[in-house]
Amino acid sequence: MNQQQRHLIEAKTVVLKALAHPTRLYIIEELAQGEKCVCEFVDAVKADFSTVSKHLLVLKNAGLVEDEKRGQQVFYRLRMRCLPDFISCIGTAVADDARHKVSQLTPELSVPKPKNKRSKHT
Amino acid sequence: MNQQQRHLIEAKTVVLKALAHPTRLYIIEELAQGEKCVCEFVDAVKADFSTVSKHLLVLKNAGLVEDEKRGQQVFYRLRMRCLPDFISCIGTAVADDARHKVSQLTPELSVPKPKNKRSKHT
DNA sequence: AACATATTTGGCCATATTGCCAAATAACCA
DNA sequence: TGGTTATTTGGCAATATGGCCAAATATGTT
Repeated sequence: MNQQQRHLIEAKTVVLKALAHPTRLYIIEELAQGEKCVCEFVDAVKADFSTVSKHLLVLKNAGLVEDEKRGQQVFYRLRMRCLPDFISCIGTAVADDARHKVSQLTPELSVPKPKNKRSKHT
Repeated sequence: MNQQQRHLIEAKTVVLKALAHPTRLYIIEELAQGEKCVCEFVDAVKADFSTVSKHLLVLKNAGLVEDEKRGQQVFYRLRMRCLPDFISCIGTAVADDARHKVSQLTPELSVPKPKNKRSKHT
């Protein structure tokens, strides 16, 4: 690994770190459906205004969202459009994993594998 | 956000946290090209054997890789195949961001935008 | 059995991340 | 101007993460 490779890896890591928190991931998923203002998140995640604001700053610094002030409100929207697809892929994967774990423990309770659709991972 | 939504979000977060470290991201990118044994990573990342081993454990617990012992070596391989695409999308995005930042500071040094290709994000 | 190699585990300390509170800004309204 | 709402910032304590060392395991070799 040379200097440049390391630098690129670290830049990507900034993005991934930004995603790697439940509240921030929730925010990103919400923003996938369109812009929202800060107060909407405060209600949804039941955290302090300052906490949400700091999470949004992390997302902004990582280049995942951009903000725009309109009146007294600040609206955020997604900048990196490949995120929703990826997140849904992860979602599929973890759901599959959960099913496999359940079926190992209690085979009779497991949900049968869908037949004509296949998940996007593996 | 209800209980189930929260649970799913947290499961996804485990995956993202696992990716969000330079050494682990490097490992995942290497594994995208095929299985490798632990010692190969130790050489490449210049960290203690125990450190690498722990990083691999994080990846395994998150369901991103699986391992197989053959002889005295343990080989790891990727389990979640949507990862490489996503990581390369992030790579494109951070590269674009870097170019934009440079062009804001020193326009004459900036790389011109490619004309017929467009990056996968935005 | 004794030894070498490959890897994992336990422990410990340094550093980074979170979340809350209080205070500071900013825009709008009376 | 003074007050209200929306948001950000600074500071701090609690918790989580990362990395190294030493010790434990596991496999293969002599």
